[in-house]
Amino acid sequence: MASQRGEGETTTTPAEPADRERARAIPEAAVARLAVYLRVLSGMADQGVTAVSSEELSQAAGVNAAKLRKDLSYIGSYGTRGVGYDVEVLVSHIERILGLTRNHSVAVVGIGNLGHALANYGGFPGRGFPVTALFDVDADLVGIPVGGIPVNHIDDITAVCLEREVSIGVIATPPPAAQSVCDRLVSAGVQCILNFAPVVLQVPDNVEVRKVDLAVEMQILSFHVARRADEAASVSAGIGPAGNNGLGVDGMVIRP
Amino acid sequence: MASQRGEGETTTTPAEPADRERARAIPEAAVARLAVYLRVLSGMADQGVTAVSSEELSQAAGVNAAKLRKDLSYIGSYGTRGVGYDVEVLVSHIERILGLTRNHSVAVVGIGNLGHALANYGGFPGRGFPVTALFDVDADLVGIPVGGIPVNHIDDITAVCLEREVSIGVIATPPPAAQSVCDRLVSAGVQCILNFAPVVLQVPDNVEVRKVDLAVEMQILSFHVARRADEAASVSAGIGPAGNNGLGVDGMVIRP
DNA sequence: TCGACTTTGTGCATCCGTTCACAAGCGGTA
DNA sequence: TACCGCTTGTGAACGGATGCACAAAGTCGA
Repeated sequence: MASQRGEGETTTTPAEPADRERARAIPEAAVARLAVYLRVLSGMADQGVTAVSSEELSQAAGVNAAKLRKDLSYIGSYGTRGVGYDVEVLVSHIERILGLTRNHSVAVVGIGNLGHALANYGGFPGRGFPVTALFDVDADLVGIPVGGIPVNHIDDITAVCLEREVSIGVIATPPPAAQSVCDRLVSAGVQCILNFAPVVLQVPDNVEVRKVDLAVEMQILSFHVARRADEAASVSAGIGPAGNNGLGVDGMVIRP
Repeated sequence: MASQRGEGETTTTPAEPADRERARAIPEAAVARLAVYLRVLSGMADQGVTAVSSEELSQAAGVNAAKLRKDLSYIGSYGTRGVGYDVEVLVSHIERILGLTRNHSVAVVGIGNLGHALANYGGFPGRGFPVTALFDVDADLVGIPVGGIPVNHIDDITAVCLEREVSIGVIATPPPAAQSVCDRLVSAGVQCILNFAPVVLQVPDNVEVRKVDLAVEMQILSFHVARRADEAASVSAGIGPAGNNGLGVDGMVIRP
């Protein structure tokens, strides 16, 4: 019965007691940005950069400098006034807060086009997320290794997930199967789900779902295309505001 | 030079004049939800449902009923008090606002694992987004059809995008190539970009970028795993609040 | 040792989005 | 026709996130 993860909290890093209340207080939007900062910082570290100011980092991450400092302040005060931040220090603290000091075993369900792509990443981008199990309904796929991992039958989800202590389930199935797969993952003790299926999943309160919805993304872009067209029409009709939208097609203006 | 899309605004639907100001006022979050409502409504229509109340629709979409009504109010008043909404009517109005009454030609750049998956969708989920061009740097791939469309060399982006009036560019390249590809798309007149590369793109003001970042999604989930572990530790130590988090592993509790 | 300069961390005002609560409006019924 | 119950649409309160501006705090050079 090795499913209740993180029971003993010996997580390599000292784990200061204040972290608990801190972690609970960090707004979700800030968490997402912290992940971005982490990537930028890692890149800097790889290039030998050892120190960085909030100004530099914020530009590289594409956010406001004040917002960046506020985000960092959620996890503690690790900067030096008049100097900036030590890249290594910041990286390790963000990793700690994001829970990246331990590995998170990932299961991918649905080995179609997308499932293949995900499995072949072999450990998700930005290590620490080893894919340890693959599932599909198709009996012909079972046993065949994809990205080095053999595909299991979907009926074995519970057993396999418990055995391999899967923390994160990725749903890459067709829409009709998604809710059923989700239910099975939940009953296997998986509390975090990344859902690629265009379906609104119903889950218990203690399960965290994040969805990646290509159709929605495309439609948001479509909305902006339409809005642009409308604005252009308004402007050319002399209705619109004196906006500074230079709609030049040939311009390759890159913002500094 | 047929690049300035939507010049004449004969968009099949009457296109009420008030729409312009409306579209500009709709918050982005609401736009994303409208896309979700649209999908749910389409599903209902397929099942022969003709009318729906805000309560029903909001449950199916997993949002607050009041929020749903406010979202719908952004696009106009198309409900009937005491009755609800006509499914067909709502579908057509949401489609109109989202600009789905016309097709949006899509180009996918980077035909690796993900690019393959995207190309093979053959017209993105939820029609209206035909993939009309594929690009890659690899000369070995050029000419080979993927999902029925031959791959072009990346150097031909500008010409091909202009010719096929691409409105939306999808970047599925490795990180180092992303910015360069983005620049080329922009100079080809593409104003909407969906970016799968874990890179912060720099673009001019008139270009809309949406990013899908798997690493960030995973790390947000990781954060929640860590937070859970901390909370569990606090609770078992008698520190935490009397939260109702029944961490039962066997429970398959589906919220109504 | 002292002062000038740089950059962090944060209180505060502002803005945007969510939620509540209720009046307005519509269909059905007597 | 007049009433009743139901559901929409929205004004207003609320809460959370964003951006500003500045004090606190450190480094560097004289």
